[in-house]
Amino acid sequence: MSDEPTITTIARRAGVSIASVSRVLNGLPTRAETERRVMSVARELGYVPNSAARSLKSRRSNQIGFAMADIGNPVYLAMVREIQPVLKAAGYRLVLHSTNADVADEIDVLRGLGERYIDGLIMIPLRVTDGHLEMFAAARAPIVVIGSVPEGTPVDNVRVDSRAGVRLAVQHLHGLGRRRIGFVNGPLDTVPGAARSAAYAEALETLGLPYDRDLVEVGDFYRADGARAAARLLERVPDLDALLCANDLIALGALDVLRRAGRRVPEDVAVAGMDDTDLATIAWPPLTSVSLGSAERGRAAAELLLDHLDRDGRAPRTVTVEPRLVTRASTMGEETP
Amino acid sequence: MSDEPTITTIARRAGVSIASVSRVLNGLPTRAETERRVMSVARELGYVPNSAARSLKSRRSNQIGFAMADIGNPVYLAMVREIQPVLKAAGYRLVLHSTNADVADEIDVLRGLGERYIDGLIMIPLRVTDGHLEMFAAARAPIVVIGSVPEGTPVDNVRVDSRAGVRLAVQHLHGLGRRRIGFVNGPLDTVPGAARSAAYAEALETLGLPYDRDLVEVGDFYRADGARAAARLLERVPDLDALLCANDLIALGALDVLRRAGRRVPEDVAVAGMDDTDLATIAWPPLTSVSLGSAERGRAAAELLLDHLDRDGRAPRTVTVEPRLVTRASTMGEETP
DNA sequence: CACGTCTCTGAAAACGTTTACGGATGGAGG
DNA sequence: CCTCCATCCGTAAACGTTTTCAGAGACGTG
Repeated sequence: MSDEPTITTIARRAGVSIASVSRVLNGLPTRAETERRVMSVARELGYVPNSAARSLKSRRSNQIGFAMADIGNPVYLAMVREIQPVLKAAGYRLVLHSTNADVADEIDVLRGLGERYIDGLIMIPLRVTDGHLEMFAAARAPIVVIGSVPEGTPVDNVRVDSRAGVRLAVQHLHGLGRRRIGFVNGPLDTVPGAARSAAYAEALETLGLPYDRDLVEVGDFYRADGARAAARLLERVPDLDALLCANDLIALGALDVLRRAGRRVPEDVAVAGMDDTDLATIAWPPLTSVSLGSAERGRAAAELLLDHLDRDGRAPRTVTVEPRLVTRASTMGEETP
Repeated sequence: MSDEPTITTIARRAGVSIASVSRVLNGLPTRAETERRVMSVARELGYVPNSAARSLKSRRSNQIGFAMADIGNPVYLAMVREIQPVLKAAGYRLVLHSTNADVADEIDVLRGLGERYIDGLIMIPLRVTDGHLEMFAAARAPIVVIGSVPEGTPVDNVRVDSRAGVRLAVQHLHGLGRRRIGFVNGPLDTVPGAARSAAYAEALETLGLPYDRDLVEVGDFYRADGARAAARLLERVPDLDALLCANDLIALGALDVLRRAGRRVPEDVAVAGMDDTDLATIAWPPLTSVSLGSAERGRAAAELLLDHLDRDGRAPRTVTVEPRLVTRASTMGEETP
């Protein structure tokens, strides 16, 4: 009585079988009188179906996992904001996993797919190891990877041509007359770090600029790391006139350092970030940034996943998002009020 | 065979009963030989326990829900960042609910407690209705509410003396010689909106300043609303010399407006926000803000919940966090580099 | 009146675990 | 050699659903 009511309780009180209760609650055709009785008892008892029992039987949890390195990074945040409503509208709950870019942690999440507590997973691995690939291949539930993944990996994939993104930024800086374009990157053993590193070299070459390894610094993808890396770079190459940062957080760190060093942005040093997060419009000066369509990627990932859940065993699909340069005062001084 | 392996599969292959398999997998005492056989088969098959079955039997889901208005707001984000690792360390997963401050949505989440897909819930309701209170009273699982809740509500509670917070800010502005202190608040029918409104009036009175309703504007808790509200205020009261904003997002909007209007911050208008989010250090000028200890509140909420899960039926507890004023350049010009 | 058809319902099995209970085995102690 | 106890294990029930199957009645038709 004081225990949580189950369909058995209801059945007894309504004088019907549990099968009938289940049918009524699931909207299957039932005699009006039976339906009335069941519904009235159910309401009276405040009945709520037990999700574990339901999941066990139906083999669906109505939950979707989202695994990223750190929810504090605004890029991931922008994605969550898009993913959440899409899933919610489709009747799924969102289970969050913050992995600190730890490979073992990510593998754990993938193993979790076997527990069937989620029906599908959206994941943003910073590094894709053999372990990842094995789990992808063995996975029994749909996975969407945001970020690049080797050709032929059996998962849905949402990617962005970050190479093109870097090119846009370098061309823009070059077009402003900058010739000593520094680059503050994230770790080279990460997928985006590696891609951006290659793209930077390539973009310089396309423009006929020499590749000077002194102009490149590597830190982590956070503001404090960006600040430290920018400081090192600035000390080593005092005649720097532009700085491309591998994400907005790094760029914020760089802005701090430049300000403290008394360099004017953009007059002395033009600064561009990547990801075009909300922070870009909050920073001072407002930050030119390469939009990698995070919101778009989040939405696409959610939609891919739902589609895959609808059509079981569908072939993997890839969605590619186009980068776009959003110029602001940190490179185009004239925009400054 | 190609189906997901269960303990039955393992039992058959290892020539033991499912009970033995379960015992081995749960680390209960077993003969070494049995243990060896079971483990080897389990590993070979890549066995992963089914969480629905486990939950059904054990009546625990190992999931915790977190419900807030909008994950995009950095205050909630700061909390998630603290909550997630605490829960993870204790073996719980985090289920995220974004309710858009919609009352029906929040009630739905509370009803969800009955589904038992979460073992407990951390919630930040912007408005606390009778519906909330009913569900709190009826809830079968521990709930922690971050924010104020009427005396005697049977839930754990983490609160902050926002009244004291507002007072700190107003006193600070007054101490800087400001006498026309505007206030941009959020909706008055929300718990924080109402509290801050009362606190503002009270603080003025304490300081012997007159309460001028022209100095108060109400918008929503977002940047754009903050900008609009600040613009209205500025037009109505051109001789404004300070602006207190009910959260950092509003303050960012206000900074935008002031800049566009050519008012210098802090020389012409000193600006203070509340929440002391990361944005405060990114804004220009860096924003003085009242820290309401979001990280601390998040951690406290997670710990309260875990404690309650450990000790079933424990009496509700309340944790109160002290606000703290963090001064930056938006009020203290001299700090500007 | 017998039959078929249709609608509604109940009994029971199944989903994959955990766990109470008791049976079997083996060794120690008398 | 018997008894007793400890140790390990298997049987079976239980958790709360969904769903299959077949039975019961009602009703129309030949």
